[in-house]
Amino acid sequence: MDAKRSVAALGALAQESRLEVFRLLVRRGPAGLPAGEISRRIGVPPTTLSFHLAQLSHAGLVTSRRNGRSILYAANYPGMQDLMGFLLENCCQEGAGCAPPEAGRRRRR
Amino acid sequence: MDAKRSVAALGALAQESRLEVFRLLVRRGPAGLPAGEISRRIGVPPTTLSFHLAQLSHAGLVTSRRNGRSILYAANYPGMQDLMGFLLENCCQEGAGCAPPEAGRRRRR
DNA sequence: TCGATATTTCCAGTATATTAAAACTATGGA
DNA sequence: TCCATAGTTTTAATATACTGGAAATATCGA
Repeated sequence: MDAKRSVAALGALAQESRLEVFRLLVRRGPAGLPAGEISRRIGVPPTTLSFHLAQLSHAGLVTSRRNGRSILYAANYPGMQDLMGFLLENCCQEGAGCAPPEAGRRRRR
Repeated sequence: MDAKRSVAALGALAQESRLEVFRLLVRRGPAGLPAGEISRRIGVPPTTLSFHLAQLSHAGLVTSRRNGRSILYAANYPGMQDLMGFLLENCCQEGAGCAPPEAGRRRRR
C-alpha cells in the first residue's frame, strides 16, 4: 500500500463515529450488518451514517452487498491488513516494540 | 489506548505532509532532526511545518527537545506502539491476517 | 548589547469535512 | 400496480483543518 492510500485509510478511521462503525463490523465478522442496524446501534441518523459508510468503503476498509431491501456492510480485512502492513513497514522501528517482534515482518528494502 | 486518543493519533497521521514527516523521523531514529531541516527536506514552509509538528506532538507521536537554537523532533515509539496495539486489538480480526499471526498479541476480553 | 538564526504564535484566508433534512431510488409484498 | 421499507444522493449549513505571512520569542556569537 502506498502513502496516498494509507492517508485515505487513516483518515477514514480518524473519526469517532467511523472508528466505532468499523470496530463494530470487525467484531461482527464476515456476515456484516445492514446499514439501518448500524445506524441504530451507533446512534447516528441513516443519512449521516450513509456518508460515513461511503468514506470507509472508498478507503477500502468495508465492503457492501445487497440483501433484499437491506445493504449489508462488512469489514474488509485485506484492506485493514494493507494499512497495518504499511504502518509496520513505514512508521515503526525495528525493535521499538511497535510490532509484535519480528513475526512475519518484512524488512524495509 | 482508548478510542479517543486513537482517533487523535490516526488523525495526526492522516495528512500527507505529517505522514511524511513522521516517516522521516522514524527512519532518522532517536537522534531526531531540527525543525528547519525537516522543513527543508519535506519542502513545507517553517510556519506550516510548525503547525504539523504541533499536531503530531499533541497526538503523542513525536517528542521535542531544544538543542541550542534548534528544536529537535523525534518519533515517539511508545506512542506509535500504543496506536498499533489499539488497532490490533480493536480493528483486526483473529486469523484475518491483519497482524503478524499470534505473536505477542493479547486477546480481546 | 546587538544582530543573525531557529522556531513558534497569531491571524486571516481558503479549503475540506461533518451533519442532517428533503428528495430520490430500489426492493419486496399485497 | 401501489405501498411500505431500506438506503442513498443531493444540498445547504456549520464546523474544523490547512496554509503561509507577519510579528513575537529564544538562543548564540561578536
